[in-house]
Amino acid sequence: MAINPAAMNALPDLLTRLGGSAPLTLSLPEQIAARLSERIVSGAYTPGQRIMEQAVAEEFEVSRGPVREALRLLEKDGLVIINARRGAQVTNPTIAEVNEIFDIRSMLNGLRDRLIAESPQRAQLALLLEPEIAKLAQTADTSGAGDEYIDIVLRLNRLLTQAVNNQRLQTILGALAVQTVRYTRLGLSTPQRRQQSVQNWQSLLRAIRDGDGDAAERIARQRVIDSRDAAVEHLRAQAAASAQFAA
Amino acid sequence: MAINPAAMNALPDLLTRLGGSAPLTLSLPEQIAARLSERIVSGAYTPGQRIMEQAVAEEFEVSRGPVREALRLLEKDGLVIINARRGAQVTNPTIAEVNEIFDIRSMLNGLRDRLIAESPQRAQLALLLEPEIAKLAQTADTSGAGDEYIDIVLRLNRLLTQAVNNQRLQTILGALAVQTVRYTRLGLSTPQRRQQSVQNWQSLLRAIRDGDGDAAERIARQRVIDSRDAAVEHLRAQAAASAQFAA
DNA sequence: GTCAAGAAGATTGTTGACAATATTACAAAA
DNA sequence: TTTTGTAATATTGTCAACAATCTTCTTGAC
Repeated sequence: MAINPAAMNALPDLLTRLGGSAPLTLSLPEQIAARLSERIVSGAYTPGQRIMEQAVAEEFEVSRGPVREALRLLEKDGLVIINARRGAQVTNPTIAEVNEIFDIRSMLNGLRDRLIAESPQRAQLALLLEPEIAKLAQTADTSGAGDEYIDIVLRLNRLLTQAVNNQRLQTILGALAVQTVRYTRLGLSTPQRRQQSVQNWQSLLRAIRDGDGDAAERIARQRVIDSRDAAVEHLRAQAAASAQFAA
Repeated sequence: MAINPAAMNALPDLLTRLGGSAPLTLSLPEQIAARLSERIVSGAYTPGQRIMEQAVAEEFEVSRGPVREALRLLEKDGLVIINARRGAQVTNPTIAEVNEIFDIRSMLNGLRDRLIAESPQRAQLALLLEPEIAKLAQTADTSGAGDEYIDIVLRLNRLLTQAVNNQRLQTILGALAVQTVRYTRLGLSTPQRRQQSVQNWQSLLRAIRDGDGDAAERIARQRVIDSRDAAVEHLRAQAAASAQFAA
């Protein structure tokens, strides 16, 4: 067992994805997947980079078998793409693909928040959400990158996803969250955007409290569409800048 | 190469799922997955049944490696569930889980048909759909199980899924289609239900022709919800019958 | 200078054996 | 009769080696 347990809690998403009966001990492939996943989302592995089975196996001092399976797990989360006889490489989504993913997330977040707003536990959950959203309002004005704000948003989303009574939806949303976490940051980078975001969260909270599923779905969908537009805008700007730099 | 090519076209869904650059030759694991998939959806493997790697490997005269990967592929489609150190077994969805899956399908079909209705190719696609839906209207009245009707419905759905300009959505819908094909039959078992279904398809066709994305989404979602309700109703009846039989 | 063909190297796909773990059958005790 | 502990068996997890395929580099011709 060559995997260092210290880095094990790096990707709690992987744990939450397992849902229901989460085993306390991660399998060897899961441990490897968690380590690699961390490197991909942190940018240590750059988009498009190939990941060679043998190299990973040697680094972690295991054979290629578990590494193979770890790469399959990462493919399920959309972090790598595997081509027959050409192995795995870190995904490098085009702007169009980012659009695609956010469109899907928009619909499924809409379903999630509708189900929550129509569930019997909505009042209970609203109580849980309230202080987090209050904290959100406090940190929205902060100038700078807004890392704290983003942390709270991610936590709120995790809360809602874990609360919904639809196991399969939890699984899919968990995977989509892994794929979009790189971009949500872009959509909350200015105080103005964060102000808008806070208002959306407050509206959502009201909808959940009132048991208004239609409103909850509408708000959730709009929220994701907004962050999609912001992310795409940023990506276009980045692409334009790097094109200019290359010239 | 011990796999008999004769049974290869049994599950075209597997091919369509590959999307974009579908290779003409299926890998060994994919061939095994196709064979096993056929047995599961046909009922030859009963829900809950365990699938042992060694047994499958011996039958197809390959080693356990490719069989392992085939089982992972089936897990992606939701046809088997794999537990650590306990192997794979055919999924046996509860009524609640069937509900879950249809809820997700409802949202994503809504997105699909909205995107299609709002796409520039909508007129072109409407022309393609028209004769199929006309055929649908003709076969709706037929008494009996309505196998032909169901075939057309499945074809229509495949057409729409392939037409949408969202690769990731195609992939997810393909997997969901594999999981729900067992149940769509239940929702179209009577001429009355088929009449209702035809009207829905005609409304959808109009919405696509008019470029009315809102209407397309609304109709698509309702269509899936209807078939969900019909399927759940049937499953409850089945469960009640078998419970009585056991007593 | 560019492109094509071929060889050498690198990388994934597959296999069979061994290790670790789970399942089952059976016996003994409450 | 039911439950609990234990041994035997069955099954998955991992490994290292070999085969098949792809990539890259070199060489040569135009």
